[in-house]
Amino acid sequence: MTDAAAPRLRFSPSPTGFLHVGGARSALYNWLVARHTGGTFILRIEDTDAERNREEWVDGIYDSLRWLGLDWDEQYRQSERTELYADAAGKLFADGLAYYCDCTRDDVVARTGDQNKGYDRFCRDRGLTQGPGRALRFRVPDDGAVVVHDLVRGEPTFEHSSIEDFPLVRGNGGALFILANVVDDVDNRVTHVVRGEEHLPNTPKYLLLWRALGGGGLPEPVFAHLPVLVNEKRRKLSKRRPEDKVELELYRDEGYLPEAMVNYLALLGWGPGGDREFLSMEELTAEFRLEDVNSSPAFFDQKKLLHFNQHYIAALSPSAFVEQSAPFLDKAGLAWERSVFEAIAPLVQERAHTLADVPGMVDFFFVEPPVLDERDWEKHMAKRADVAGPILEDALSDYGSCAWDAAALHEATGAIAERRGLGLAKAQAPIRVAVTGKAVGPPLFESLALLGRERVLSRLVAARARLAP
RNA sequence: GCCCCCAUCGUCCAGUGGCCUAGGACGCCAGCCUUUCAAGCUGGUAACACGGGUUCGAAUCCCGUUGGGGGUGCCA
Repeated sequence: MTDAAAPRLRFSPSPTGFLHVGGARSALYNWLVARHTGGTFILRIEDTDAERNREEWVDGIYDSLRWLGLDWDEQYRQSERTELYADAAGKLFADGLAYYCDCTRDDVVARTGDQNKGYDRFCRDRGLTQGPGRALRFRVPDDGAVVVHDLVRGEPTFEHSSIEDFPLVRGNGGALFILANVVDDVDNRVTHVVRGEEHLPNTPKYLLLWRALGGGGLPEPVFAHLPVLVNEKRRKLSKRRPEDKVELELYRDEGYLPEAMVNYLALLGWGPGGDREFLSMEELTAEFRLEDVNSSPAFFDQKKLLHFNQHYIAALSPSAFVEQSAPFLDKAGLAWERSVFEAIAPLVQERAHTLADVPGMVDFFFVEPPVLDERDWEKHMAKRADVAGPILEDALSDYGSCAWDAAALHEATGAIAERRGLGLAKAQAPIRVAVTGKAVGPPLFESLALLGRERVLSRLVAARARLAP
């Protein structure tokens, strides 16, 4: 199905945590290009650092990717490919392109007197052979420069003299990121390397290594270094700052829709041109181009994400809304009835910004007595007992005899308001607090109608008793 | 310090030499609607970092300055 000329892209997360929103954005862009071009999307788990990887993170990455709707065509795990890296390392050493080194970090710093200076090439010509505690380093050519061909950044150029003899293999024999990454890209015949800008400084090393390895006789991949995602302080989003909220599954658990997340993420560093903002996965796939990606950092704005989410929730079909809300109602511990929720759902759907908002809007249907918000009680009942009391009395008697549907209740309440010289907005407040426990919620009369006369009256009685014991 | 990247409203995106007295969206403010809260509608707020060039003409091209960011691990 995919011919030799078709693009091959990979998303290669390291399972040192759950999927990061920045990682999700990279995955999305890779996927979009692959699907747009009829190419191949590869998922490669880069778990070469055994001490920092955990199996649950790997599963978390699979789950998050599937949640977003990003399916992959091929899958690899670096921990299962260690011979490949060992072979490459052996070849590099045999060819004199790399050398063994037994310097520790402290040794180097002691010699250079500078934490940030990099390796001083001390072992370059010591003729060390492979052995415990000896790392393999790449011998960077003294003269020349590497030019990176980057679809979003042009052609950043790095002088060889500014690149240290970087390590490829640890003293314990394990391959480092750069080695495994390049060996796999060659082996996987990757044509486009699309990743975060933080990898740009690695790219000259990547290219040097790629060429040293012969690149499998294939053309060099073309790069696209995406702008970093930053927080309000313009710092790269970090897993170490909880307020950055970078873990994708946090959003899933808080009731964000994957289509909202995908749409929002796509717009961080790219725009379809013109004034459109809401795009389906199909439209994104058709219109996305790496050449149009911006090069400046993008602020991950949770407020705007929320707006997208509200839009997508409102766009759900009524039944889909019920379906998607169900897990959130369950999680809130509500003994909810489907028929009741279905009846009120449309009025809740247009108010919810996340699915996690839903339980709090409908809990009064399923909890007896309703959970009372003390502040709302204070404000609308206790402090205004002189008006709340009579309204409750009126409601108790009028609701006892009027027809039981939203229109009749509306009318009856309007009559009470008029009788007490109040606007409907003011008059309904005590009734709402008495019946739902809160001052805000879905439209009152529909709610009352659905709740039934008996439960409404008993709640009014309870409120009256609490107001004037 | 060194290497590299970046620079349009507070934020995201549009703009690729004249259509720009710079457009859309989020946010914020105001009004309308309204049974609460939302939603919706209408209007408002607010930007081409600075300085030099190039050009008949620059937000758009070039150089510099300033500012911001990323990297600088035997992490990825």
